[in-house]
Amino acid sequence: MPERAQSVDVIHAQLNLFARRVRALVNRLHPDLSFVAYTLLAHVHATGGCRAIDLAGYYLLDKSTVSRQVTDLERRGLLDRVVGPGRPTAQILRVTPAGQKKIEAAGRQQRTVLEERFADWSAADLSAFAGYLERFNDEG
Amino acid sequence: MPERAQSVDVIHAQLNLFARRVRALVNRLHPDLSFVAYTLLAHVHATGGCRAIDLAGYYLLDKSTVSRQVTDLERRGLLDRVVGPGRPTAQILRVTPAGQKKIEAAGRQQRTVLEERFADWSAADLSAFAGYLERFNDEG
DNA sequence: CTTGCGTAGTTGTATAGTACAACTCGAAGG
DNA sequence: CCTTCGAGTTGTACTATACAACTACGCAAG
Repeated sequence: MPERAQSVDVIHAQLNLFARRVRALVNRLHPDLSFVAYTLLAHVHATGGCRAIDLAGYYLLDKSTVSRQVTDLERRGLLDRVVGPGRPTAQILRVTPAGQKKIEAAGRQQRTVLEERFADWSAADLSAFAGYLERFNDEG
Repeated sequence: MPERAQSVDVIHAQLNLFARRVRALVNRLHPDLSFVAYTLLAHVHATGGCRAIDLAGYYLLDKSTVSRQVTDLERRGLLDRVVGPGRPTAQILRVTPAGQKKIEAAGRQQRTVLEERFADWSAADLSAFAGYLERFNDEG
């Protein structure tokens, strides 16, 4: 088996484990804001406001799933909707101040866990790993 | 913000996206063998036989969850159980020939998708990325 | 205008994955 | 013997999710 194929194989195996563990880990970390809810909220935050359908596209989710998640986040006061200027049928989602606090707290917590985990990695390795992850995701 | 913290930040953001997408991708890939079922089966295969509780530990799942998944895999003929010699209360799980076929087919399919995705990566980058993933997972 | 299409979103319904707690079953040791 | 322990199963409930059917609104073609 050529070298490339071997690497792909390892990546394949590790991805499965990885995806499972990250999800489980994050859900344990802050039970009041689920993995999914957090990621959606964080994306709205990162984009500075987007539509529900953008979230669906980004995370490969059905729009109904996003609709329910957003409804829940709004009900909890972490998100609000404004009618987009010019595009009346499109609601622009925005993170509320309460939502920002929540994101920051959850993010801090998660980063703390990650920092521990990476304690013995060199700065160069860390930055390389981050680069590879970005590259992989961007190409998707 | 120091360089390390920045990298951790990027990794943190990418991990969320990554975990979500991989799961969605894999589930679409072979609807007859779910992401979870596949990973459990693959682990039993990789270890050459293990107990249900080992799976739970490895994937951070509750034993009840594993119990149901295993029951389902057994019902479908992909897995069987043998009573462990000496430890009567422990069932050793083993992949059946049919299960092996399934794993291989699903694995082939997933690798094909991954190979496409990595088409423009150099062998060195691929191998480095694989190494980082392994390292990250091993430390968990 | 008005009809019909397209986009964004919601709701009905069904299913998988998961956790937690209560239980069973058999071993091993005092 | 009785207790405790480890592995597993079952009851129950909840979350995330998909798919399909529906609503609401604007826009363009007639």
